Amino acid sequence: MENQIPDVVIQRLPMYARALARLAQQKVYVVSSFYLGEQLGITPAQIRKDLSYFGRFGRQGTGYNIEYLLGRLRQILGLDREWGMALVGMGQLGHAIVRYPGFTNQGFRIVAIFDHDPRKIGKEVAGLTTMDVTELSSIVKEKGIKIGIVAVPSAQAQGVVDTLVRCGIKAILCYAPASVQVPDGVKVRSIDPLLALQSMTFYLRDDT
Amino acid sequence: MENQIPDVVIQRLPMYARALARLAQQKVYVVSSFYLGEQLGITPAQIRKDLSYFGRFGRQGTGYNIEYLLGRLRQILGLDREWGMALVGMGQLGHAIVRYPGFTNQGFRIVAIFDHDPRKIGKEVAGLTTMDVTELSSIVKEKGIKIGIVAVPSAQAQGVVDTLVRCGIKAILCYAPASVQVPDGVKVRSIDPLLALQSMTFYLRDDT
DNA sequence: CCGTGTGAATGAGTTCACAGCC
DNA sequence: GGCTGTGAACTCATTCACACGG
Repeated sequence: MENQIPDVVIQRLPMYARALARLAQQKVYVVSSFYLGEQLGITPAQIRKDLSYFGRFGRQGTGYNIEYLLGRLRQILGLDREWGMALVGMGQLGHAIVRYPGFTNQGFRIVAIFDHDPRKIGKEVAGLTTMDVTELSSIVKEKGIKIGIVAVPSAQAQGVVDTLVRCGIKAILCYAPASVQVPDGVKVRSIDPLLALQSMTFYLRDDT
Repeated sequence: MENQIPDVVIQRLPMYARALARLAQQKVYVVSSFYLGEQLGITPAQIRKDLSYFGRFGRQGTGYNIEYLLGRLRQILGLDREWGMALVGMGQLGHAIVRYPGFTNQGFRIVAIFDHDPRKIGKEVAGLTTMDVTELSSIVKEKGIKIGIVAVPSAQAQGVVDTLVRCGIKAILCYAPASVQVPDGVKVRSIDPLLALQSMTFYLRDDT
């Protein structure tokens, strides 16, 4: 019964994995927490502490073996398998997301797409046929989908999220500019460029 | 000005503003920290404390006047003006971003687009002509651009960020899946759906 | 010596709880 | 009675600093 690991720590692990993968590609075999921290703008102590939640991966006086640490991180994060995802909302944004090539080669694959607009249902996009959201539940079960992507207008976002949750989805990536509530045990991460901009302007407002 | 306000607080203000705008649209005139918190999944105490960094906006026994509070928040965040933005990187992603309609009606407008590929320079997209990144500095000055958007492959992200910083840009929205370093006084927010997914799978990995 | 792993110390952020006002 | 504003208490996260192993 390991005690709860902070979510901030979990959110940093993929950054470590990414940096390690980049180093591995450059044929670097060993890295210290100092060097890794420099790459990521994170203190070495932070990195060592984070990793210590999961075990001892380093070697004193040397650092971390990149291939080994990367492998362990991928295992910890569950990146050593394929994840099927359901995308809901086939507007402009939905189209851009299905076509986005950045997911697939990383083990994340959109395997079903949904909309509730009859004019969109049946349309083929990127080799997938748009289905009615009413079929979500059965398709999620059939295809073993564990992740949902929400790309509907914000007014419908909460409803779609609720539906996904009812289907047993425990991880949701939300592109709608809306704050959605989920029960305990379900994770939502939001992609919200507008919020990001609106919070940065605070720091600009007194500039020339 | 006042004592340093935590960045987490600043990041929540736009959420408040968004929720308030929605309520205003529904012809609600007053809201309590309790109700607002419920909408956003934030505790009432948090909201009151956050707002207290900036002044006293509420009325005891009543709550907050929505129009007034929204106005003040917009002022505090600098949302009461137009912000011109420069987008660098006119690949797939860059195209999707210029066409994204979610920025413009919120006071954020892409006013110049750049690439360094000669085949792309000169191409018109969404009414703008793609320019060479070498012209970045002069255009930024000429158009009073204060915000940069990075949509280049991750290998080039740091270089582009450095260039933007050299042009005096103090706020950068980065779509590249890379961690970029900036000097003090410059803010970067990253849009990174892959990191979001990779951190959620941690919680899924033991599921059926 | 160099760099990890980790309890202990510090610091940051959140929640409590209540005085004060409507 | 209801709800804000806010110091104080507390919780959570980061950093320190050092023992230990290579």
